[in-house]
Amino acid sequence: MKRGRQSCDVPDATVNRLPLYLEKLKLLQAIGVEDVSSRQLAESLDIKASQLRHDFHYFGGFSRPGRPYRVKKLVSALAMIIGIDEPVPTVIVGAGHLGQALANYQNFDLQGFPIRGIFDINPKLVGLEIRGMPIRDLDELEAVCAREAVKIGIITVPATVAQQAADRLVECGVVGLMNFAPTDLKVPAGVAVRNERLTVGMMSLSFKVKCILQSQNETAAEVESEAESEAESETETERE
Amino acid sequence: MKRGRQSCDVPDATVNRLPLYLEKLKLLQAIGVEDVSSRQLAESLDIKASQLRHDFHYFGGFSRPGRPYRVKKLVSALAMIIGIDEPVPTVIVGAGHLGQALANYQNFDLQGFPIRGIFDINPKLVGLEIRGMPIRDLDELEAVCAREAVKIGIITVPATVAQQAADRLVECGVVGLMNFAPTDLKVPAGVAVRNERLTVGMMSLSFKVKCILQSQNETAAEVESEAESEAESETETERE
DNA sequence: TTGCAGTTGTCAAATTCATAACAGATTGGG
DNA sequence: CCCAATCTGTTATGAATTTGACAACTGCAA
Repeated sequence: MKRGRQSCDVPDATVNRLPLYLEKLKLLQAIGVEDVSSRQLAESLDIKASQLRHDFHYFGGFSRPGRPYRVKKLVSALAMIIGIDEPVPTVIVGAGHLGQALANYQNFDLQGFPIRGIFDINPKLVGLEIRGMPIRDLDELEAVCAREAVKIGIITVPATVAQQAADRLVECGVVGLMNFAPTDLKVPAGVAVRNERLTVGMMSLSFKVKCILQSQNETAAEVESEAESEAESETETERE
Repeated sequence: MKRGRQSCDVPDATVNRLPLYLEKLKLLQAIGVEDVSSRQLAESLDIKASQLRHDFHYFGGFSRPGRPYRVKKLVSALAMIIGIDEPVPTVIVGAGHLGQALANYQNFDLQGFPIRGIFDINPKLVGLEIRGMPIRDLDELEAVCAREAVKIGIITVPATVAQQAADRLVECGVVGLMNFAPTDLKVPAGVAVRNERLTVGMMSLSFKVKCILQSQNETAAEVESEAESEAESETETERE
């Protein structure tokens, strides 16, 4: 009987939607909207209102029943649930093209993930500055992680050394790994990994693309060969 | 009665696993493995063998029953299903840090998505070369898409102009969009969109991180306060 | 030849997730 | 004051996905 770990035994599907809610709500907040109903919010995200309420129900008490949500309250509640009510110190291991691009991506900072360091072993890269932050030698990883209480590590090294990077980060006390290397990482219990495999996303997309092209060809052929027969008009739509 | 679109009415959950299968199989192929059983393959991907077989069952006929899969056959079958048995011409719109990083990412080429062009409107960027390929002015988009029969567009422009970029790509006949901008795109039916929102991934990860830290604190406190009472030993593991 | 160990394809059960339905709460207007 | 309209929290239903189970098949060894 798994003891109720408060607000942590929540389906992955729900967890993956929380950031979308927060993102949209911040947008509303920015343009001065104060109240929002589940229907409005859901519609703008292209999901059902019941699903949104169901998701929120895991955490409970975002609004007095009968009244719409207060954007401000909801934003701070979600931020707390997600764990970014205070900044989550983060480092990037691997200062190749992708690592540098991510270091430049100021949204990380804005969304609560300040980059406290970017590391590489390549002497040609070490010392270069990115947005005022120097690329450091990997040897300094431990010191920086300790000093800055780093919680999340972003791995942008080649696949061959990704596991080493992961091990080292774990050793430093990092408990979350965002892995861009095309390898599966082995980590001890108590460390969360999320793989962000770019080519995997491309392939899933490609499958949809192939299906669309096929059905286009099919209907095109049909129209050409037997220009009337059945009123085949339903254009099938494929969407993520 | 939706007509059997051959191998295209497959659950999203399955579609998202196909690339993982292919990736792992290519790896096996590279190290000379010829046969692989569903159990071996599933284990290495940390899923159940029955699920893998179930997934393959949508397409059928990958192996003579009773015999394990032939890696080579499976690789080419999956490549065809995913639609990368021949290269899928791709362009990148937006040559900022991320766009450049992606243009440099040679895995795209290797996995069947050759980059046929990278575009921007910033005159300071236009003309620069990335891996021997010049950054082009956005005005050339239409010409390149037509000439190269581009199928997929990768959007790495700021959120404010992402919709414009999408519209223009769709106009060019692109049927798949990989969107890195933090905005939802509106596209006509017959175009597939996949959003790759980096901060969203970070936030999902952060949720897990927060849960881990909480439970660590909890158990630490328990151990400290009532050093024996119940043998609370099950360390809950959180994984993607 | 026969039995055995290992394998897939297939179907059914179990679990998880998404949607709908509705009771109870709140406000504003007549 | 009371009713209608709007809204959330919560529970129930339905759909999708995962997992388990097993028959049929293969190659190998005795």
